[in-house]
Amino acid sequence: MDATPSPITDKERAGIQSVEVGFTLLDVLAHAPAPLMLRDLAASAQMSAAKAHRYLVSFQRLGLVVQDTANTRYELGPATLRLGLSTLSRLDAVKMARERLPALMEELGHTLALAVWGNRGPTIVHWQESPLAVSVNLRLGDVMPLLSSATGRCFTAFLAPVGQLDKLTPLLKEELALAHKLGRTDVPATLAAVRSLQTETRQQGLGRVKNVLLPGISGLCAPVFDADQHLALGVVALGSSASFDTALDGPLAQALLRMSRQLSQDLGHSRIV
Amino acid sequence: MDATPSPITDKERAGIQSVEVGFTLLDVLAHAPAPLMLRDLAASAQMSAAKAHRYLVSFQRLGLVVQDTANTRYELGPATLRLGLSTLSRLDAVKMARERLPALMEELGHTLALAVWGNRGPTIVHWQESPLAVSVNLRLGDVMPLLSSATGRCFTAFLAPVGQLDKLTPLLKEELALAHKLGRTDVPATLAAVRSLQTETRQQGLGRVKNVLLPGISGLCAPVFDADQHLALGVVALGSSASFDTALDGPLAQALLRMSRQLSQDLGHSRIV
DNA sequence: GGGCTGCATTGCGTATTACGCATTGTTAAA
DNA sequence: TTTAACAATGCGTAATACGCAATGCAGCCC
Repeated sequence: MDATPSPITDKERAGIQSVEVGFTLLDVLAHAPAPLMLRDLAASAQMSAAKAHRYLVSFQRLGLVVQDTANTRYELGPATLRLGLSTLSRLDAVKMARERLPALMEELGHTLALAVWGNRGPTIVHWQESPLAVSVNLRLGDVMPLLSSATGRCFTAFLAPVGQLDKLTPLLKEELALAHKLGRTDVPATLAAVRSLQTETRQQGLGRVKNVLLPGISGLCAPVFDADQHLALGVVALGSSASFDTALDGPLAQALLRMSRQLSQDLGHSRIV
Repeated sequence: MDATPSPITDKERAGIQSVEVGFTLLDVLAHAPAPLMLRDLAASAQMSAAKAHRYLVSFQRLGLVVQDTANTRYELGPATLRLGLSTLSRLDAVKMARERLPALMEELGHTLALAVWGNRGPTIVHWQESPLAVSVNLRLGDVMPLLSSATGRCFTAFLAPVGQLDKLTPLLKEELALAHKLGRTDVPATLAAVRSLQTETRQQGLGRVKNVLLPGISGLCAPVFDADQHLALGVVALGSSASFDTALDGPLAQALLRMSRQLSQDLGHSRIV
């Protein structure tokens, strides 16, 4: 029933067309910055409102989509979260890192976190708060800015050169525009300055920030690579600038790097592709 | 499509059957401890292998499912992660709870509130007053005492065992000193008594108070946990002791627990690793 | 208030699609 | 090589998803 004549004659294995059609709606919702009206959602997915509506009815039954009761806008629902967390818990890198964080926290006395690349940038997926540390107002699921956070700088510098870069550039431009508007001087203002920050970060081996994103807070983020040499996750440490040693050759940075390198190595060995 | 008259079930709005059928496969995969063979996957989803295979072909095209190249077993794919992280980043426990309070208030007929952990203890962040109930002199932003309020007892008992506890202890000592000075007999007087109250509260599953903080007023507070197993917020109900049923197996306590458990699940707490 | 506008939602008939069955392909053991 | 267990795929038909147009349903302006 797809009115679109498919000219490309890929030898297609028999699937279920409705499933693939419906997914475009979920995909649109995942990339939308806010809940969408049926009209816009259907348009973005290139289908009629009537058609989209039927899919959304089913998605709502499944909890994949929820509809704001007041203004009838659609957004992703709790079932997507459960699917995602189920996948996340099976990811070798995250699972492995999660197991090792408590010991590292004990050793360092600072709050630690894990971040992976999500739709809108580096996303905090695990949070290990130190009892000794000042509490930082960050939550699971928060997306970190690319230029003003240690985590963001780490991902900006170490994201694999191919494939992922195209996701990075538009986000970078967005942030540059915002920083310019706010007149910030502590983050790069041009793409050239970003390149230079990337180079610096790569030389350092980790992302670093002091009183930039949050006043009085410093952070470090070390990259972990998987067997394909892609950035799998970032190991983050943060704390009060007063007690947080950001020196590259200091015990904190060295411990983080030790952990991230060991993880990278273990991921490379464990996964034979 | 036959329109079988189902009496109480959701009125059958027209949806897309294939979408709902296919989702059972994703759901099975999400709950499976390891990658599954087509045969078992199909059996768990109660469909023929041929049927399941067609769905899985489409799911693979979308990245929702990946197939182990070696042994052809199926598991959830990266697209589920992207959907989940997108939802996670938008997630706001308070927002979600707030939307569901009106219906619960309607059902119970008592005043409800939401509390989160603030700098000085459990803080009321939302207030939903019942038109039927006596008015209680509490306002948005009020910090509830740890030992003499249902909310406080809930947070005292359920704050995550690590990390948060050290914020709790000084506040507890403060309150103990105050209670001692006032010669109160209805709250714990020693740290040992506090431990015992914590244990009792954990066994009950919610914080409970009868004429303690305010004379003639009873309260219950059920804990909501986020994906990282941390206490995200407390759902509070309170009312005149004359009409407020504090029985643990009563409809009020059960309704509160049902709400808090559902919220925890929707926040991603469901995954048992 | 009454008509208007912009959406969301829902019948209806038909062309398309998904299902069951049986067959063929593929990998691993005997 | 044979055997076996499972995965993948044609085929015909019954079931379903699609487009269209009608109906709800708010908010808004005159």
